[in-house]
Amino acid sequence: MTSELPKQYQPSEAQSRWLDYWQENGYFDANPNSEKPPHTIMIPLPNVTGALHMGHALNGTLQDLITRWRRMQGYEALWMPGTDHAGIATQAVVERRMFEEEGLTRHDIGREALVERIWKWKDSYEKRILEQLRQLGASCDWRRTRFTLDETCSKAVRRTFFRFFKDGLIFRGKRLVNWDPHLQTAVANDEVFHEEVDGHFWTFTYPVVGEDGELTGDKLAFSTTRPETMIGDSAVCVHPTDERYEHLVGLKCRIPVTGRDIPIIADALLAKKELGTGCVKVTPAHDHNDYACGLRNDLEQINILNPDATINETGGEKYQGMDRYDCRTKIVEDMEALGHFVEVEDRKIELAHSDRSKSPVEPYLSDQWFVKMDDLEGGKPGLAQSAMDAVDDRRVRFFPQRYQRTYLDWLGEKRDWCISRQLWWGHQIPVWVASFPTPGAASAALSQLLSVESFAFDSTGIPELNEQLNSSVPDEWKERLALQVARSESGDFELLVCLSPGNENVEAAFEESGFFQREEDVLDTWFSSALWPHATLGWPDAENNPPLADDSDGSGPSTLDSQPSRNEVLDYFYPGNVLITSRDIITLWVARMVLTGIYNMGDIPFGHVHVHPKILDGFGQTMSKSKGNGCDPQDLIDRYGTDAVRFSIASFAGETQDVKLPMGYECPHCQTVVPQALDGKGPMVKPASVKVALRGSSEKVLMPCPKCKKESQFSTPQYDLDPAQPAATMVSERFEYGRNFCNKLWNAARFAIMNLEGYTPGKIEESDLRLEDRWVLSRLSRVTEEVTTLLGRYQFDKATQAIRDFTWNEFCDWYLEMIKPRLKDESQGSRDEGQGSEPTALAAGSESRPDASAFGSGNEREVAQRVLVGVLDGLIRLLQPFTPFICEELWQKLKDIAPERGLFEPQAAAESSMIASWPELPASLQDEALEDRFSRLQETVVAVRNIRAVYGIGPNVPVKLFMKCEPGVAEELQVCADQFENLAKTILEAAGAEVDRPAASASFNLKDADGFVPLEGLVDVGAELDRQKKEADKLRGFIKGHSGKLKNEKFVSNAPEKVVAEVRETLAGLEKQLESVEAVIAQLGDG
RNA sequence: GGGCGAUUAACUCAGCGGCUAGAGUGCCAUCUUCACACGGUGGAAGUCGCAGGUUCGAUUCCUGCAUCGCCCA
Repeated sequence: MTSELPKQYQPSEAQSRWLDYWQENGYFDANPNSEKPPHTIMIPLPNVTGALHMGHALNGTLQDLITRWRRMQGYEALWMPGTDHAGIATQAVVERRMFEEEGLTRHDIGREALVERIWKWKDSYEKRILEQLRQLGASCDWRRTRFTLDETCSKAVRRTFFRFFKDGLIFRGKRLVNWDPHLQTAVANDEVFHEEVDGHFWTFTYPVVGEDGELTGDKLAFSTTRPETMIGDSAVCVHPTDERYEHLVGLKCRIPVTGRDIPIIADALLAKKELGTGCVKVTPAHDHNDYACGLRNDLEQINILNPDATINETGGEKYQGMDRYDCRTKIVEDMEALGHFVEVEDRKIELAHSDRSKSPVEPYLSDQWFVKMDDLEGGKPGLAQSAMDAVDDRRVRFFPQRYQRTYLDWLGEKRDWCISRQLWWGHQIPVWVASFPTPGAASAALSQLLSVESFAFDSTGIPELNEQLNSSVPDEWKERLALQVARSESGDFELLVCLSPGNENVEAAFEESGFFQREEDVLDTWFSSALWPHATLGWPDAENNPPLADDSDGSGPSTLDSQPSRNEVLDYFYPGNVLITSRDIITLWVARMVLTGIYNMGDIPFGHVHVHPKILDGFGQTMSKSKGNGCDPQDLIDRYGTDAVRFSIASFAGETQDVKLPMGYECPHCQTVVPQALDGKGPMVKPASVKVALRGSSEKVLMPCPKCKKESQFSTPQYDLDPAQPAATMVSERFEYGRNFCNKLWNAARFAIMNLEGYTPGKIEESDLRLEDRWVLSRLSRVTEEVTTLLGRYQFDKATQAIRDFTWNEFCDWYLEMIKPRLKDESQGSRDEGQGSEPTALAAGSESRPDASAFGSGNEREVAQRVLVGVLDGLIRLLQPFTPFICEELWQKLKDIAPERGLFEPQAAAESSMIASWPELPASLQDEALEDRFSRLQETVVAVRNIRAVYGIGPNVPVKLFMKCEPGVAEELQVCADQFENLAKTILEAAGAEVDRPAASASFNLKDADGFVPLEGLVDVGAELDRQKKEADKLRGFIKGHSGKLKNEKFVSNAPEKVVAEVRETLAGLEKQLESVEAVIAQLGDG
């Protein structure tokens, strides 16, 4: 019998073949469907900054696993794909590359040209990202692919902004940002790096001013690294319990260089008694800690800098226009001249630098837009509270639960959400601003522009004015524009007009007006991704379904109605079921999706949040671009196969530990695996030039192999490989786990298929089942139940292990081995097989066995085939969500030979494993007593094999077995006697209470039986004696432990009865075993 | 500074108030036996981070310490 299947699973063919097949059949597509319940997962949208890395592979695998599982369970399962424009990160990477390659900055080419370049970048990386996901087997509904800047998402962003604005939840305000004076932009926290520089630490004094306004003669000493910020000081702060200064709190002191008086305050969070003089100056507009202190104590915020970091008008004649560092020198000189200088020391200072210009950033107060998170007037819950409530009352549940604390703690601060970014790549804020000397002028201008009668606002008080504004908007404009008025610094009135989407003509009129200017800032990337769960489904359009991608073949219904008048997709798929993500965006993303979902949809976006582990490198560090320690999953897919990568990844995904992945590069010339090294250390030294390349440059770097010295590129997700050069790709031993498993499964199926010739579908009767059949069905039923439960709890590691253990250690190692004789039976047709040319006394012995133990009574092969097909069918379905490609390959092969199958009643197999039903086996198949009995069989076989190994008896030399045991046990052993022969080439010679140890035999003992294997001439008495003595010692050790417990009165009286009883029982068993072993030892001694 | 998590075999990880603390890889021995050497069979390998405490009993719970990681400020 020859097999069509190769000995090893070849992943790459299967992958491309079945991916196309699934896609062509529309198996990934999800549409509103009245027959099925929906199941929705929204992808945590990857950034288009670069290719996907291992973290994405993990995230994607888990989502696909759940999606495929639910689909099989009968849900209309939607996994929504898409990508994020990722504002600052994408713009930065494009700008950087442009500068490195062409020496151009964004100011050289302008807004439009830069945005165009970023779109090109986006197109190329989006393509690569989606392809990576496809390669992973992701069963996303690709027709629905969204991008946060596409039309559908843009409408949702505009609509949400408008609603927030109209509801008074959006406001403009000042905020301290990291200002890059060189590029003149704010930079985000993660775009800032800290570096130690040589600096100075000066100590100065401020004179204290008494209540009468005169100097009291007291002085307050404090230290600073930035003396120029004195110009902007708003207070001097001491600790409230600091006795040295208690009497001064409430008085003022004078800044000698400006002559301005500032209060002396007490603040426990800012001032530290034991640090320096215990006294600090407070500059709210130029230091993050001082800013917070300023808010707590209601201090003035004095901005002293121009955008280019020169001193502004607050510096007065003396300092205005000076560079920040020149001013620093000058202030030191002046303070010294005024007699307020105390000392200076040299010091290393941690200074924040802009990652983009490499120049020091300044904390700088600038205009920003915010969304109000706090509760509303009258104590009505605000946005933050609404999202907290959803978790508090368990409408949204975290798995593992501990992560809900991160979410609740963060939201609990109810800090306003800063949504503006000084960038060009993103959703531009839809607000137009105009300045007017009076509100009346603003009213007139706007009325004229919109050709409406008039807006009746002419009051001067701004808060009242804003309320008045709302009511002054004519009805037909109420859904189209919303207004706010603010006072500019110069005292003018600023009219802020927010337009809802679809008012392009008004926008054009504003542009042409000459006095309205569109706000230049764009929205924080998280603003658009916060809307992802409903925006992607077409919200706010209630009348139409969201558009599908152009390249969709249009086959199959996309809706329930052919011409719906409502957005069925949104109705059907919202709210989603589970969000699967990593813990670092619980606050930035998860919390915000919940609050916008509640705000826009009136309902939570998902009921479950599963937080999975992070992927770390072999040194326990996060994989990151700057470290260059990332790994493109494609390398692993190419080497191990997609299924192996998915299966391994799922096995890593536990609840507590992050995933540490030791990696190496394989030299393409000599196949040496070079372990990935810590930066600059270890065998693979990364030259400095590599770091440059990793920062996003297109430059290719060649590195020599430490062994063969030949050069090659090293693969990373940070740049594209040059196809003309040999490349070292990443390898990791840990994925061999999945590869080996797939190969095992492959070969088990290969074996089955090879033995299915002549298979006929048919009903299986309970009475036809043999011990091993019942056992494997009991186990399969239990494992299926277990896997279902574990997936429901997102315990992927345990689910994977349960399946692997069943497949390998039960199905392959025992079941397949046990049915081999029955499968072979066809050609033999009789029961003599297996004994070959050795019709010895052993064979004679076998004839005395009860008839029930015989192989091949008529339909043995047929039944074995049917059970085998049924179990394999169930196993493939169980594995399909984990390893879809190999499963499909096997499913189709099995379909060729067994198109109808089933565990009891045959049925036609589903067209594809993807759309087969999730296995459900009757719990009645689970038989604990039978499994126990089976364990005894296994233990006996293992014990005999052990004896073979110890005495060097080859696997083909038959041995005899005598079992001393109770009659009931003996009977059960007789029933499976043929399996001792099959699995251990052992003839069960006798079993029963009357059995005595034959001379010169090796022995073993089980809980309820003693076994003897006569080894005429083979047994080395000395060795056997040692072996048994060792066994006896081991038993005595356990007995000592157990009896010790029982002798301890406190244990007997305090421990639960059940535990005490168990110990007693175990002890009795151990003593019996020891007795047997001692008897053997005695005989050996005699013998 | 606050919070969360981790520390168990050479490596990567499970586990648990009481069973002889497990798995995969690696290692040793052996077998190219008709599904699979990406395999079979057998085996060796652990002071459960350190110090206390609670308990009849702690690797498991508590406290402190050390080390590592992550998030937030």
